[in-house]
Amino acid sequence: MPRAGLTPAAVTEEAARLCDEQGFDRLSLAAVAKRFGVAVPSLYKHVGGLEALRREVAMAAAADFAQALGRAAIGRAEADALRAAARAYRDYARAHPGRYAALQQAAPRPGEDDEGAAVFYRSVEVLVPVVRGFGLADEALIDVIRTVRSALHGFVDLELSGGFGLPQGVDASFDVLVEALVRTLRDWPVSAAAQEGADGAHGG
Amino acid sequence: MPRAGLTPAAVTEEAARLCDEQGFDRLSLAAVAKRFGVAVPSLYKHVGGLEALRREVAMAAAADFAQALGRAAIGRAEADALRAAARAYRDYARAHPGRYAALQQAAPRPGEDDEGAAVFYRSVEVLVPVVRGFGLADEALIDVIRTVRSALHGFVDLELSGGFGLPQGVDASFDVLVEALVRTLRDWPVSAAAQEGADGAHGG
DNA sequence: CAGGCGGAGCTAATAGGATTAGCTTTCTGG
DNA sequence: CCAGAAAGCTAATCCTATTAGCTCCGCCTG
Repeated sequence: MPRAGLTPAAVTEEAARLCDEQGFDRLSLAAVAKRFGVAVPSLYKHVGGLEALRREVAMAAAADFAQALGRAAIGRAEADALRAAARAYRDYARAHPGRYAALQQAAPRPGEDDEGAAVFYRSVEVLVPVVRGFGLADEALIDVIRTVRSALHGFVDLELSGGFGLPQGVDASFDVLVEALVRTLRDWPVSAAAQEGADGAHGG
Repeated sequence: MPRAGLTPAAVTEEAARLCDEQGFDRLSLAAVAKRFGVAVPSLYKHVGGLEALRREVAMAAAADFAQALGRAAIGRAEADALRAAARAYRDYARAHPGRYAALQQAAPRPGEDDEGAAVFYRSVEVLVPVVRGFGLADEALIDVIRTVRSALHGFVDLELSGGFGLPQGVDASFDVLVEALVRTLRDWPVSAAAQEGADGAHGG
């Protein structure tokens, strides 16, 4: 029997494709092995197991995602940059729902998985210059980025999970949300009551 | 051997508790059976199986959640109502992370699960009067509710999944997000460009 | 109080997925 | 050509879900 030519990268890529088609929760070694026409234990020569494969998919997705966002925002500023990033965000999630879902669970549990954490944060840091472009105070940066991420992730997650009911008007709703974000960042209250608890914490 | 006194409601409740403690994805019949000190197949006398149990947990969670939100908003108006609802939303998710996660997957797949859909929507409709209180045009209602839901769900989901990194300053960030929502609804552009695509679709 | 019936919980058995151990075969470098 | 590393396989174990069919508890009736 000829070798199947598996590699860690090929296995991860195929797993990611499977996630996009069937959902991240349906990822299984059995399904991946079937796609390659190999026996399940063969995969262990290339990946550490199901959990490891999930992490691999998540890391690859984080890299892809960060790149897509970065490319979208390049050469744009302020509202245009935010609009482009938001569109890229949603487009990525819709084109790669399984990868996007994987990305979420790539969030670092404190104390472990430092390597994954680094990759994950890179996919978040892309938003920093975009938000900075609105000229906000540094103390507000983390809160604002968290707000932007919340809005985008929430919309995309609800959309993907069918939480919006019938899909009619979802594109328009997204435009509305993005424009609301633009106004929010433009009119940010530099020293409003909302800052009372801001302590410039880590993360974001 | 004395009977364990299982009932559908008791099994669902224990399953929900297990979800909150270990995560919705860790829910298994084996774990639930162990908690009751019964054999796994015994559970089938009370629930239809793992999938059915997940649905039961989701439905119960949806009802609880809707009630919590409704109670919070009662007797309040406009910004106060929104703040109270937002706080209740986050509080519920933090107190019952597994149930909240279950709720998300309760989103109705089109064409099936009509009963679940009804319960699910009830947990969304609670926001309608809250948003209405801001005096927005009816055409904008769906988009605005979707925006509010996106922001709240996104924040809560990122917080629960550890997506915010170290948990420092998360409370403050949530206040910032909620106040941004309040300003957004107050200053809503009644006939802005953002409405160009709004078509008054279903769902939300 | 005895009989009996419904149903709660059990054991046994099947199926599918993850994982480990250890074997075989296939490339590749010398 | 050949020797070894690595790729892929089979066998075996464990865990979970699910179905089938049994048993015996406990109430309800006569």
